[in-house]
Amino acid sequence: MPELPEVEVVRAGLAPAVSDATILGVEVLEPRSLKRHDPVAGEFEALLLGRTMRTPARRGKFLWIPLDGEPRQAIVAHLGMSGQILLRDPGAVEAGLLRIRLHIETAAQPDGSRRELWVHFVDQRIFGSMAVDALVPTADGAAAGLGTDEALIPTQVAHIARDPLDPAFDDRAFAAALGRKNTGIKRALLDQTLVSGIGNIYADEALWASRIHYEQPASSLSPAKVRTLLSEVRHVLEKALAEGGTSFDAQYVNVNGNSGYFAHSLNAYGQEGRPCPRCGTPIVREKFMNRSSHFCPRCQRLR
DNA sequence: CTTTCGCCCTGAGTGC
DNA sequence: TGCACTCAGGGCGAAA
Repeated sequence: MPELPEVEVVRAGLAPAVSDATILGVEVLEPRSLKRHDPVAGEFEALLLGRTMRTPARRGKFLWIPLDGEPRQAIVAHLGMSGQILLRDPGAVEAGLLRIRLHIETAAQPDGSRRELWVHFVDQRIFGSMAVDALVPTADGAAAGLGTDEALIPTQVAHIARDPLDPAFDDRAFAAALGRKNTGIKRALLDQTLVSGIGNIYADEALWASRIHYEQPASSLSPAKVRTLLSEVRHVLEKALAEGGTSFDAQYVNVNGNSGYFAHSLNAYGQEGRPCPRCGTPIVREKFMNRSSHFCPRCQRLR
């Protein structure tokens, strides 16, 4: 469930279930899903048993759940290309490729009762991962991401730039950094150390909306064009989020296994051969970084 | 240093 | 049916 809107749908869905919930059990069914867990701090399962979780936070496509206690640590989750986090009733049979299960007891509900739940990390391709990681101060001293007031970020997320929906995102610094980049604008948009949260779908959509060719040199964009681009990036991310994210199939779902609706709103991504909604010219797909770029050859010309 | 490339994986779909 | 091949929303480390 890759890009920012899809990860945010997961974070928001997870929040009411895991905030102040206690971890009763941990089952790792696929050790490769822990490839980003450093066992020097302790085994994944042992570090989590009995711990209480706080409100989940997110920066870009990285999600973490801070844990109570010292030293300050968090469960870090990245969904990779095919990861899902699902909330299930205990005993439920998981249809997908279950890699990790957390057995939790929620905080007291309004009626005073606690509820047991299974949190399933499902991931077909195992590009995603979970880990327990140390929390360290943010470089700029601001809150680390959406969902947290603390200026503490997992070490493995520290090198990731803020995302464009983060109030602490610095538009001018981003524009200046683009000016120093010796690469195409789409590569720059996909570089998570420059700006995070954007992936192949929303890069294509934002470039289409901004009428910019994906290979346009990043440093050639005028300050006004960069402002337009950032505005369109935010617009497409917010619209996708409001629609529950983009899904073409059952692979990209919220914590209840349901799909979002943004696929109906795509103008360029996946639209090869279909008319550009602006000018009617057929959308073109070209190979790019072992993936694809979709664009309108008339509206988005190299200049 | 910066930038690009190949690889980490599984499964669905297509064409022969 | 079977096989070869393509494709998929990401990120990292090695190579250039």
